[in-house]
Amino acid sequence: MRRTEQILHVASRLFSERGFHAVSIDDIGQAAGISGPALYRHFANKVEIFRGVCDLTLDRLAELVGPPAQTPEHELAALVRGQTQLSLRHPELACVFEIERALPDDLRRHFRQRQRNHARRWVAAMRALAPERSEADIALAVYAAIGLLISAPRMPREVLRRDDLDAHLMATAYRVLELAPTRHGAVTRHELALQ
Amino acid sequence: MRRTEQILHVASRLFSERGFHAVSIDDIGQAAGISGPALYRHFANKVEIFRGVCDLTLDRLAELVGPPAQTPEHELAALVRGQTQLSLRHPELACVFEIERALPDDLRRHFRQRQRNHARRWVAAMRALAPERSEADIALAVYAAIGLLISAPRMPREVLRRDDLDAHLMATAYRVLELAPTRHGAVTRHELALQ
DNA sequence: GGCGGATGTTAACGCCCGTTAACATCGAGT
DNA sequence: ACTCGATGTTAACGGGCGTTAACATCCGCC
Repeated sequence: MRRTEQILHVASRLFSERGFHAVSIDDIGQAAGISGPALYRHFANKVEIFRGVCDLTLDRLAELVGPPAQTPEHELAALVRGQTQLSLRHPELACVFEIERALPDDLRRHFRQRQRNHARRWVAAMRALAPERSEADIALAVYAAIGLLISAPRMPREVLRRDDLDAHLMATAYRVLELAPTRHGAVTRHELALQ
Repeated sequence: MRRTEQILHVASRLFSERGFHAVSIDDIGQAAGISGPALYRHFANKVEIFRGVCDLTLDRLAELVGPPAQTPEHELAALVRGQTQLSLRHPELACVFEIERALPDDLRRHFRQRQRNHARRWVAAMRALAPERSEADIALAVYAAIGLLISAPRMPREVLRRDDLDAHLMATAYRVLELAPTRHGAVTRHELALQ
């Protein structure tokens, strides 16, 4: 069991660095401290390893966001914070969102489906907070905010080296959503000063 | 010559759909109407085809943006518009920005270098428009805006199906930059109404 | 003490793919 | 008409990689 999780973690790092096809079974095995074919004791094949990484990513994201909150303000704040933390604290997982090309169709569908469900949480919160806006507007704003946050790990290193990075990104996401961060969200004093 | 350009176009489509390693030489050849090895009459090897696609993308982007403008307002408006049009009108080219994993180091450096130079145009315009902001703030805002626009081609199709999509995306990019779009930019009346 | 499942190892198979070789065609210029 | 470069074709090579087979080791359990 521990071995299985360890494999997923090293695989996520390798996949995020080089992409799916450029990482070999032997690479993953070596990074996990065993030899290539030993992986087949834990996963049926290479694609299943990638599926494990996808699920790990979305599980971690759900964990960072937490359960549905009491109010739309809290809910949206948790979503923005969780997505930001996934990008900043687990960039190797966040990068999975950009790799899902060139995979078997069923795995693509599985992954996309989970992504859609996650986006629905955003849309529901936004709908409650801005009922006057159209569904199309809200969906575009949500995907734009998520896309922005997911792009963070690929920014040049020097841009990311600052202590208030997470607060800054969260404030930017709120601007994309055309909402001011509320006092319910985990927004810092500095972040509010940016408004 | 025409053949060479045609190869680059079909290759960009295939690469954007499946990623570099999942596209074979024979795939590209077949899509171009010739057989695999015939590609070697036009390119030294597979990586050189990808380099051609990268250059094509950045050339097209530079062409969409146009030459340096007279004022920072015009310059930034051209940059925002060009980046938006690249994503919406040439998504297969825009996707190249997200593929550049798992390539020889020299090609990565070449591509990153050109990207940095492009970002410098944004930073210079921003610096002139908001001299009170720090370099770090400006750089983060620029990469966030570009990241958002580049993420557009990956959004679900139904989100992208709307006639005012480009204006909406441009307005969102301006919000990321913490600037109101000016009358110099190619912003529509509807876009301004969103402010 | 021996049995069996979990978990490794190495060797080998088979396929795919990038690349090269050897050969055809065709059209422009002398 | 002949040449020659440009541009194709098909066949073959060689390496890498996913996967499987065959075999070792260790460890809990009757």
